[in-house]
Amino acid sequence: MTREKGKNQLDTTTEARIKQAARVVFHKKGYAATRTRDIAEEAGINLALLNYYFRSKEKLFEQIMLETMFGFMKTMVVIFNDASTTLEQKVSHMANNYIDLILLEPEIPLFILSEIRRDATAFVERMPVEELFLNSVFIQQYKAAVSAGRVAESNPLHFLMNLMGLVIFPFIASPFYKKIGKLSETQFNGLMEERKSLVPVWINAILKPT
Amino acid sequence: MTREKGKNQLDTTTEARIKQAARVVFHKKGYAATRTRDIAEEAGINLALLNYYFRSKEKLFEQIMLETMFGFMKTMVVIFNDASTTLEQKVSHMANNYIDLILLEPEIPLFILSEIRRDATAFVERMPVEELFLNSVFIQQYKAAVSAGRVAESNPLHFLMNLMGLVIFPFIASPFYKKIGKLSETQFNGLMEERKSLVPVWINAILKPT
DNA sequence: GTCTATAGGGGGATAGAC
DNA sequence: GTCTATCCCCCTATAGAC
Repeated sequence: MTREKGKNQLDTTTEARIKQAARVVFHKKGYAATRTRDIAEEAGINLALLNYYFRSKEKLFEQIMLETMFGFMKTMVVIFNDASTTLEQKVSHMANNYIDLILLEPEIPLFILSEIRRDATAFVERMPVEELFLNSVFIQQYKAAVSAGRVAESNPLHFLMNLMGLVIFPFIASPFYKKIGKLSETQFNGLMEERKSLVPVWINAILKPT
Repeated sequence: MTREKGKNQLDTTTEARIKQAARVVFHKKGYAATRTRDIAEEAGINLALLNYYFRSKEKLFEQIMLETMFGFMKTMVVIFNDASTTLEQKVSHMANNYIDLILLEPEIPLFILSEIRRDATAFVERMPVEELFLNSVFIQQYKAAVSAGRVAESNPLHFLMNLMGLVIFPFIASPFYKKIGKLSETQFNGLMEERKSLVPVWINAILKPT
């Protein structure tokens, strides 16, 4: 550790700064379009250091990808396994938390989806499916609601697709909507804020039997 | 034209075969991850021919991208500007046509979205926004329905986000849902078929005032 | 029009000084 | 730990024979 305290280098380690830079660049451009030189520049360090700390672009990427994926899904796992909330509350929490989360880092959903396409098996295999879905409190509540006739019968996967589609898709396709609606970044974000309360209402309407 | 009729080379021109191969490879891997050698191999021709016909990877890509984008949106333009259908019928047509379309070429949505992210301005700028949305029959009908109190007041962009989110998102995130639901390709496609009739019902439920 | 061979450059990775 | 310099492969693009 050569660094003197007086220099006050944002008090993060070099390794952490490289990782953070890699996060930013990978998220924005994806694996294939990212050059290790981009990351080095973003981190304000030399290219050789990247290999010193992380061995290779591939290894660095894998760390970022896994952390991003699990970080993103962790929210879902927590919400879906909270025994103290109802189905309706879970929907509301999902909408609120994910819209906030994506407003902070809008590149994440498309990043994850694109990279899973590139190498589906490698990453999807590591997902905690049981915990996330099959054995979750959410699934129990959903099935109970169907049995009780409180919601229309339909595959819980449809429910999940609907929820995620309503929450995530607008962000993924945002250039399209900004163009079509002649919206600034701020205006677009405003619409997303609105959806925090709208999505739960809509999901509720969908669930009600006709 | 050296080719003899007896050879019967799938009776397509070399240029068309290269283009078709480029479509396949670009759609699957995206611009950055695609090597011109992949395309040449897929087309069953030599790499030099690609440059002979299309000058460069970039130029070839631009053709594919524009054709794919406009091909995909054309369906929407037609449906949204059909004066002989109601709002409800338009939703049903959208769901049916797009689910069929994406079942045939599942890579298209993520391809378009990924490449727009890579170079947003270049492609999004060329979209026929007025025709597609602002001056469309759909918008007129939507506004009329709001005025008449037939649907709950909300930005038509929300409506469009909902519709596209419900239809397109499940395909984009399909590896995720296949894993979570332990679904085969066929089973997943079956779910998508179901959504052809479910999405219109759901959109209708969303539109109804509470 | 189609091929082989190769030029030319970019990008990942490492050697070695400090 | 951090840098500069450099290696070397891979990929795009072109020259030139047929």
